Amino acid sequence: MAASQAGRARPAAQTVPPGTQRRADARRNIASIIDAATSCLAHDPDASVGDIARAAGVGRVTLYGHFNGRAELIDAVLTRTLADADATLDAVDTTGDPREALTRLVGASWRIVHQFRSVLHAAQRELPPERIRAVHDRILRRVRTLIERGQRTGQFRRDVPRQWLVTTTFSLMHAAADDCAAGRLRADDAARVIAATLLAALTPPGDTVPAVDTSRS
Amino acid sequence: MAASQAGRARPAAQTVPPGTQRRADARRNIASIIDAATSCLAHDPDASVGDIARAAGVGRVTLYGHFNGRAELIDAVLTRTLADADATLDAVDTTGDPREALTRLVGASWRIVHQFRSVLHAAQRELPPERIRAVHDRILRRVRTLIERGQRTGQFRRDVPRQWLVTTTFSLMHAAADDCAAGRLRADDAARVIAATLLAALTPPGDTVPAVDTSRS
DNA sequence: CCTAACTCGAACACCAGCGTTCTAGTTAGA
DNA sequence: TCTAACTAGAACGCTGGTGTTCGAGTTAGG
Repeated sequence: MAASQAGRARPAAQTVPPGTQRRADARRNIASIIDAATSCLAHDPDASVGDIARAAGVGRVTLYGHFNGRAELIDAVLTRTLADADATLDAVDTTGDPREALTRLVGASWRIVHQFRSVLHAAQRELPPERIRAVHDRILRRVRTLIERGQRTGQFRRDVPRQWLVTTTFSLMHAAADDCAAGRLRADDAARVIAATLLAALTPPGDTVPAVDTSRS
Repeated sequence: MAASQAGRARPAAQTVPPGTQRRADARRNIASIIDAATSCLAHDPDASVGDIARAAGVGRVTLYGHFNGRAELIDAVLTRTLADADATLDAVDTTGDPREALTRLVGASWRIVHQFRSVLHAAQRELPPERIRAVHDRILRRVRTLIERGQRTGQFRRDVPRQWLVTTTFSLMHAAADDCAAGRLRADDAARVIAATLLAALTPPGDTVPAVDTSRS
């Protein structure tokens, strides 16, 4: 046990004196640990803490000085990854025609999903589903909002739960990432294919399935 | 090492004298081990070999007498599960209108996917992807064939790789199973919702999205 | 420049699951 | 009925990862 005490909260890693800044080298190390963890986990979801420390050019002890164990480390990696992703998606224009907006969103998300799929897999082994969900919150909300707007304009179907349409969106992107990793789908084809399928899936019964706009990157 | 010898193949579990039958009690035990493993893994993908043996009402040693370790056991479970599934799907009529046929297929597959999702998860941790793929072969082929037929009749799209349409089918079912397990989708709604989304996703650009036939179970 | 913050590596205890071995007992089935 | 097949269960050693401790060294930064 890290804490031999009974109740209390995290007794853990280097306690940060309230209101104080960490020392510069410490901050630098934390950053390289998260970097290393990200790339290690991307290559092997089972990478051990030792592997990660080594890849970060840091002692294992130092790592434990900053993170209360594997789970907390992975949580940090996942959190940063999704924060970065969210920032990237901020640059995407989600106004205008909902179908085009969704296509743009897929185009931008795709790369990220593809790149970090193994990180997600690692996280799924280590963290509870609610946590994974929580970390995705902002992105989830983004997609939900766009879908909602498309439903209001009548371009997206309303005969199934909205939540399901969100799930469909994520599901297709992750499936594409997996297929891609398995060599069953060409990476440079993925965005187009996902968008085409997704737009069709969202089309209300009775309406016509739109052709894909292949002009955009 | 199970084999202290150098080369040679599996030195492992009770060698079956060629052409001979196992003794009745042995066969019975093997069956209950696989049964127990299936239900244990369905409840917890990380269930240990010890847990499974206990659940099967069998000694751990006996289990090792029949399976060369956890991986082989899980392989057996997965294999049997998919063989059963395949048998069930044999009863489904996949002739006639491809859209209706696919709807029937989804209706029948859905229950299975939902029920055994955790078994799959366990297998994904233990077995290499190619193996998982191989075990799915017959079912995969079944879906592929149906989609191919729908493409020939012009009811399913041809502007994306066929493989991707197969992936889409599986992806949506598994996503529904997960959503269901997380309480985000009602189990009794799932089949309808999957079918509706999938049929739309498969519709060729320019065509009209069909309404779901809610009459069937 | 001096101290507190931080780092290092090796060593250690620990734990859980795996797979094996041994001895003894039970049971199928010719 | 008699033997070979099978089973039980406890004990053991192994492996691999986790988290902690120690003592000594380095470095940031007031």
